[in-house]
Amino acid sequence: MFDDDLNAEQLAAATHGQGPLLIVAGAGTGKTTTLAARVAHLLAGGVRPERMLLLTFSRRAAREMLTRAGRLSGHPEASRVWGGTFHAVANRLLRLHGRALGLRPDFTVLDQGDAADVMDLLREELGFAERERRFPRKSTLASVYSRTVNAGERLDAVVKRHYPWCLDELEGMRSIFARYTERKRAGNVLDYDDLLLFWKALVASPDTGAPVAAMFDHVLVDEYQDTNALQADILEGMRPVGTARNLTVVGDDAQAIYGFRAATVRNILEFPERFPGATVVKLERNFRSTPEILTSSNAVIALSPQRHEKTLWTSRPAGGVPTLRACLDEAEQSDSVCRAVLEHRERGVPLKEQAVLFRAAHHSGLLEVELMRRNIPFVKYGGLKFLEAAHVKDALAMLRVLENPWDEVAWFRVLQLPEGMGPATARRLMDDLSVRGEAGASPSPMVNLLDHPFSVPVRAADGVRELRSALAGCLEGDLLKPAGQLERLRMYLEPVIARRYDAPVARVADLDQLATLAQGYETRGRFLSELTLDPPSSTSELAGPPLLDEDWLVLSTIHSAKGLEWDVVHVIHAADGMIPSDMATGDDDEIEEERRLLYVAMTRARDALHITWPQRYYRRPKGLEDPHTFAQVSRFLTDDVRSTFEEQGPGVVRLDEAPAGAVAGVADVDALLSDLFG
DNA sequence: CACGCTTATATTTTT
DNA sequence: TATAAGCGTG
Repeated sequence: MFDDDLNAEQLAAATHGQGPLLIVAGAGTGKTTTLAARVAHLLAGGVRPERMLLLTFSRRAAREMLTRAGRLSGHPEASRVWGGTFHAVANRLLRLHGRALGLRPDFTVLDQGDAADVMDLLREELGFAERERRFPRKSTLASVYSRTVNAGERLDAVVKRHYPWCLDELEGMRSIFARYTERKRAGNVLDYDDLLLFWKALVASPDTGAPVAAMFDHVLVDEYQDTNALQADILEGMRPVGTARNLTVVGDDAQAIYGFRAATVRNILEFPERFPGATVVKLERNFRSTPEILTSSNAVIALSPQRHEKTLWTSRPAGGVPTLRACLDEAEQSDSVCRAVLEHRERGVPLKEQAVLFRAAHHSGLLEVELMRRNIPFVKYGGLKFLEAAHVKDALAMLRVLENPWDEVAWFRVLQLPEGMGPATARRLMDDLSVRGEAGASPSPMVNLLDHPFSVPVRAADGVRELRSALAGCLEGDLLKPAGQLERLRMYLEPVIARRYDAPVARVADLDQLATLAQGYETRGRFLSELTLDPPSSTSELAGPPLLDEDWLVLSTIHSAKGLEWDVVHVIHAADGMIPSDMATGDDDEIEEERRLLYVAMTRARDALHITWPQRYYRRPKGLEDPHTFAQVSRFLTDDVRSTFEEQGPGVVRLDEAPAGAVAGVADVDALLSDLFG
């Protein structure tokens, strides 16, 4: 059936029988194929799809794998396999079985931004906002909290190691975090970390543990190197009981890049000890890249002091040598990438088979401008801010109070929408509506708002009335579906947006996008949780079908490129301070993770790899500071590594190739001189 | 107390 | 660059 397409190791992994299985799969060794084949094998062997659990890093990965497994096995119901991220599966399980833990099944989910907003409320209430000393900002509080939970370490240890500048405020943080938990419980909301914590509690509980684990005959986990301690505990609890310990994990310690989420390679390294009797299969044959690309990639990872017990090899025929290009500055880098992209397209590689990868979402800014100028279509993955835009949050907050009337942050936002309503009045009104009452108590704050009299300042009265009728409109019978509700909310929000924000037309258009997104959903609750657990990851996912028949270049953060591959890969900003990021050079572990990041980026390439770095960065002048700084090539590209590249640079640019306007004007020469002597 | 304006500041990666 | 805090006005 599928045996023909697999090599011996892949076949061994795919057809493994009972017991724990660790597949150590190097980059490009056919990991997805193998995992899909294993699912297909199990399906063909009679395992019922709904008794299999496939945990992946993104919904997209799960979908892709299950489609392939369905095709391979010919099983008509392969899509009934439980597939998705840890968080999405937790959400599903907890709505089914959470009651046993004291959870109401209609909880709403806070994303990290919402969590930060709750912390901000608490910071205000507890008086940390007065600026006698600098207190950590809300997003820092949310990161510290999350990292502590996911690592399963004590707060003081986490702060000391990863947030040393916050050590003075440890006590304040502790008190905020304690209240934070109370608030979440009272408001019937769970954050991302709660989803995992309660899943763990579910499997640890004597009442629910065994039945939940017994739901599945096989559990399979992709990208295991990027799971954390909490997730490993969950898997231990989910391990199907009895003699059959059918847990399969796939991963590559050389590609571990989620340390900031408390992921630990110890999970993969210690798998055999934690799950005794484990079979280990190594996949070392690379099917993806040319030998030249592999040589360069291996050279990068070989310098890692940590042990990666694989050596990738390929039998692909020789191709081009990867290029490393020193550019004068960011402008020349953008220009150089555009040229290379177009050249490859001329030679028959469509834009879609090319990607530009970078460390941080904003690194592509200048390139995006240049691509637009040249009419080169592109989509960008990672760092998408759609759900973070204020007006989108406004609409979602309205849906959230409808769904869960005890959701405090959502109310706080909604009640400030009418003109004349600010934070103080909103808080007072929330008290009047008893938003902080116990979730499930009647009458609910929504009923209080809609049916009972309350007082607001005169100048806000009209606005609040309109808000009230918009919310009431959404609760009326005919509009029960989320898309219809959003349509009603749009009518209310249009003037609100026009009053509060600039570019109102574009913002209202975003609400239409949101409504389009909502069209596939029957219930508001489902729509909201899917949106927070699987947010649109690219501009194209939002733009929808019109783009689909076109060709476009892919722009992506390296993190979002995990598991993907292209014919041609361009890695930009390979300068020290970018890769590794200046933010991540605190300790050796962080630096090593940055090295793996570069490795991941390079190993995405099938046929051609181009790395560029600008020698000079222009910075916003702060006061009288020098407006530009000189950069070094990434420390990971040592001389030995560089010898595997074909080096290019401004020094070897042929004159007829010199990009017009980007190099060598009198101004550039003078700027250089003033740098030297100024 | 809301709101609009000015000024300081820190800045990664994602479920 | 974008956001948050600070300040003055109505």
